Amino acid sequence: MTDLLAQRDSWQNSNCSIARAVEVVGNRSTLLLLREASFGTRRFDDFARRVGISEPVAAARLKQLVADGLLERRPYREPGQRTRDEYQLTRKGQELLPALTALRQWGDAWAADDAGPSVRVEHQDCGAAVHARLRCDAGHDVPPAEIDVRPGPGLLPA
Amino acid sequence: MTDLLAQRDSWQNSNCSIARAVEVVGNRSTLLLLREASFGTRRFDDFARRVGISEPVAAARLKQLVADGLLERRPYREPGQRTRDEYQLTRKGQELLPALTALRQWGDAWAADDAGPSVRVEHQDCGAAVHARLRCDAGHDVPPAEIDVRPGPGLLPA
DNA sequence: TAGCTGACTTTTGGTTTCCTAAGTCAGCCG
DNA sequence: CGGCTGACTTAGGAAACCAAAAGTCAGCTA
Repeated sequence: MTDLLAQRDSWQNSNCSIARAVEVVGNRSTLLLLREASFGTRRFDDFARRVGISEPVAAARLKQLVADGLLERRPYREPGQRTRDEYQLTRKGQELLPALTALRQWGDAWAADDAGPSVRVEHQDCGAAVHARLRCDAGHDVPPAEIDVRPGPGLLPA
Repeated sequence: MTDLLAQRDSWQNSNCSIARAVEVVGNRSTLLLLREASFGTRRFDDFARRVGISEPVAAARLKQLVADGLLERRPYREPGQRTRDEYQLTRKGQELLPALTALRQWGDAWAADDAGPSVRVEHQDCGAAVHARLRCDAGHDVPPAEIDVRPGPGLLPA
């Protein structure tokens, strides 16, 4: 671990996946927009209203999310309505759901209000509640206290 | 789902666990400081240098993290050195590790550079790689596409 | 006791972020 | 064709955030 600590100064943030993820989703409105997208929100003004941000901010963030490939913009039309654009999660965006779920879980546990969780996440197939968990390749559930950080291939000198 | 969508306007962000979690950790430097804490960084200037933020910002964020109960500040002393303060993850802070792990995993998958992941997270007991996963109470692994969001107790009218 | 070091705080000034309010534009509806 | 609505964009200003440089303070160490 000391080795790792000593080397870590060299990469700092440039070669850190967390830093790169945070670069994309590391602000309030982006995470909340992704939450909305995962709940099925599709329309521009629903995003803005439900997230509680102004239209200019919603427009800018959504545009950025599309540019980053987390959302896809596609035309759709409801009967009797004109064509509109909807925003839908791409696979890249969907794969942030574990992170989002872990955050919600933490919020439920540590920052909940009296009313209890406002949403329940279920497995479509069986209806059971879904949780974010850490698990190792040997199949163990791993409590946060039992994880160990080691240098990876990107850190070791070539 | 339509029911849920209709009701969702009423709670917006006030009663959302994700929003509350984001309130605490929803910015770049806070997440990165927690990453450092999980790597074992303890001292003030190591935090600042490794995260790549200035000292005033580090001081403010660390203070906020202590106030929010994610970090604990405690005196410690290395042999031959004077007493110093270290910052250590509390249980509340530790339980954010699944979220942090999920973010890293996403970054590794979608925003990695050529060198590969810079850290490897292992299960202390067995050395196997640790991943963040979604799982339901029935024991199934749940891919992001198979989750279903329903209103929870905090959303339903009393 | 004078110096040094770690851990801050203060000050200054620039950049980013956000909101409000108002304007634009396209297409269905009457 | 004229109004309306959804989806934005523009303009203007307040607030938050940030880095750099300098100052403070406490307690070893010489």
